[in-house]
Amino acid sequence: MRYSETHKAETREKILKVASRTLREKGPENVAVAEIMEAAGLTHGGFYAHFKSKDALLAETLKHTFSSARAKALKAVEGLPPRHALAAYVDFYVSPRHRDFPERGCPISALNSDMPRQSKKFRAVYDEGVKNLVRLIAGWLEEAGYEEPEKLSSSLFSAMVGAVSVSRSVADKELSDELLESARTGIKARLGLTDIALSRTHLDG
Amino acid sequence: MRYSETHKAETREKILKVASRTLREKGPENVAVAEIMEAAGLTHGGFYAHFKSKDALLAETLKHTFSSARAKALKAVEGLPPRHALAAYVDFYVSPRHRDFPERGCPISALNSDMPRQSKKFRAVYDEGVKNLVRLIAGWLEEAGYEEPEKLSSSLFSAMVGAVSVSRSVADKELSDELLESARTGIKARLGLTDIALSRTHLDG
DNA sequence: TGTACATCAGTGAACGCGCGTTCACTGATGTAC
DNA sequence: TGTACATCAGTGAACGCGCGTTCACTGATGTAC
Repeated sequence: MRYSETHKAETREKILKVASRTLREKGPENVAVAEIMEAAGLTHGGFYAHFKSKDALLAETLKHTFSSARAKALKAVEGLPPRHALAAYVDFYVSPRHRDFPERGCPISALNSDMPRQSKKFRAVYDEGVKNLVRLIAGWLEEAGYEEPEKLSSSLFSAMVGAVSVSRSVADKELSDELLESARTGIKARLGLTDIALSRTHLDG
Repeated sequence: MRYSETHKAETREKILKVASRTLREKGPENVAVAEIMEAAGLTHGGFYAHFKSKDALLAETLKHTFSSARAKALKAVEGLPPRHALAAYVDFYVSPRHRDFPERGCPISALNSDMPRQSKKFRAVYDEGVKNLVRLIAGWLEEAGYEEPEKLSSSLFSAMVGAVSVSRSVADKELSDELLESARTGIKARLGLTDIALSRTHLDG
């Protein structure tokens, strides 16, 4: 069967999209080629027409995931002045919604403890993503007039990732809520953003 | 071959000790029964005389790991007054040493993003460990006179775990150092502990 | 306009490998007589 | 004091299963003539 000119590219996109969810939900080691292909509506043998190995897929998938996560982050703070952007981003990131849907969330929170065991290529993509996110937050901090924005950004960023990862890691719902909420409040307090209320749009929708 | 009365218990301890390192280094899914048994100086078939399944081993191992991690934490702050204990603990936890030797460190930092995929039993042991650690830190905070020690403890704790996990997750040494150091400084600043210097004993030895 | 052939995304059987688990067996030592 | 037997931690071959990867094949469509 011959397909349209864009067909192969579309299939590739479909595979990446499916893999992106699975990657965040199950971790790199539990992304199974056959499962991804089935979810994309194909059989496993066809995989190697699109990617030269599972490792190549993982690296491509992570790139794809970082770029869509970045787009989501930018959308969450769109049009807001710096201090409000920061508050909105903290509320967006350290939220029950983000905790409860790892497959749609930040790959850093989803994969951090898997990373030391991954391939060089995969880790390089991840590092790039971390750097970009730290820079993005540092930019907002700088605009908002905080001192040492790069350092502050690193510190905030790891606290936010910790909040989401740890609250996901516990099975007890109450404990999880408490960890998440205390962290969110703590981070905002540290930035002096307690006056900026939680915008409901970031918790629902 | 018949062995001494304590022999079986000793073998069990040996298996747990070996598994504890591997668990933190490679994650629960990469603990291989045969590999653990070989590292303990035995063949894989004998495993089921000690544990009824791999899952049972993992749960026992995690218990074992939490109790030795707790002992290490207590030792790190032994004899120190509350504020100094807090400072020492942050320096102990958020340190290059802890980052560089996950197999000897806190299981929470080593396993957090693996947890959502684990068995109920394993997760219950983990939850217990998290609760105990949050309580331990809350106790120190309370003694040191901080307000809302439980909430503050949750918040600090997830920031510390985030600092270690994220700094381990990146491959770039410079980025990792910056993330770790900023987080450590940030956490101590938040507690007003900047006056308490880094005690060198916790970084070497 | 019609026919033979090339193309190539996708198919599905098969491979080798690692893993958790089972099980018949071993063999040194304690115990019953 | 000596002998037959029971015990049981540990051995190692074998199992079924899931996985990444390979490969001969399919078949609809474009192209050459």
